[in-house]
Amino acid sequence: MEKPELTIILGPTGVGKTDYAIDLALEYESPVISCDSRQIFKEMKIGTAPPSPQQLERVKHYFIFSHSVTDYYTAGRYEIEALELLGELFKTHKRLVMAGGSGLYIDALCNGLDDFPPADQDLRERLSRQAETAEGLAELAETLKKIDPQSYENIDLCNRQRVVRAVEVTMQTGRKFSDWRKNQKKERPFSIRKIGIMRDREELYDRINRRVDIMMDNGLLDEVKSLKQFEQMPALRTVGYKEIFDHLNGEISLEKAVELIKRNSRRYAKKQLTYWGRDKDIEWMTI
RNA sequence: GGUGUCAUAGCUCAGUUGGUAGAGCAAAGAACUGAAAAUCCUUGUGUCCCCGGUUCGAUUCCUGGUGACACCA
Repeated sequence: MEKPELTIILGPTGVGKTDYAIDLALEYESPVISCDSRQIFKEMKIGTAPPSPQQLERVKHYFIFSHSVTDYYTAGRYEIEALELLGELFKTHKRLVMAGGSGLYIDALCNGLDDFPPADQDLRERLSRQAETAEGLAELAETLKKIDPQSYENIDLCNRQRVVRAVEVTMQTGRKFSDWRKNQKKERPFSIRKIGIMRDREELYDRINRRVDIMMDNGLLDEVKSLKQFEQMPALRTVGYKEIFDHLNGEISLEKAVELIKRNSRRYAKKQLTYWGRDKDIEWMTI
């Protein structure tokens, strides 16, 4: 029997994935399964540029506003939940449409992550605090050299999160981080087609800049104010939110915050393109 | 109309006692396995306004243009 097919619409922020995916979903008689690490949060409705109420009306969406910023959401959890959902949906659909801009989440779904146990939050917090200073980070790197020399060789030792992660997993499980890393592509019970949407860089940046102004008109400032209590949650470390928190904390003017949101959104788009540059399975199309 | 000041990177500006130039911001490129809109690394992109002159050599000094700004009419 022929495998069912998953079509993934990906591309940089602001390129127009949402509209494209909805049109394709209508054609395929499929819902849209989102693959976006921020639009998943129900408390964030403006700054993450999620589908509009009208768009959500047209096609059933999954993983939009489905979780809370108080959850500790991760790519690993997404892999499990999305696979389970796809299993259910493929019972009644031959083709499904997925859309999103989170490269790691897409990779987790397509290829799978290795089977690390869930992170020990207390340990992570302790190690992260140590890594905040340059000396602390250097110490942590030395620790890594002792307990997992191979990771010490391979990991970017300037990157706090990577060093913390390798030490954390090794200490927590008593097994080296490098041993956990199998880099094995997991088999999926469906075939995958990745379509990348692209625009001329200048046009893309222009769309992003204008979209930020629209977000401000739609009340982004008030939305961020209402989420002040969650400022420290990973979910709120997001372009469009962190800059306004800086403003609310008296560090920068509102005007400056808006300018930084535009710049950081542009940089995010560029980073997404770099991330996908090495994925040879993507069929690119310019609109 | 007259006088003066200025003209250098995409932007704001430094600088070269004459040997073709550098900061900030913007930007470009790279990495990426449970924080990924996160985290991290690298990189200066240039008819020095234009035509002449002096000079071995002019972005720099000098004539003359052009443009901007200021003041005086």
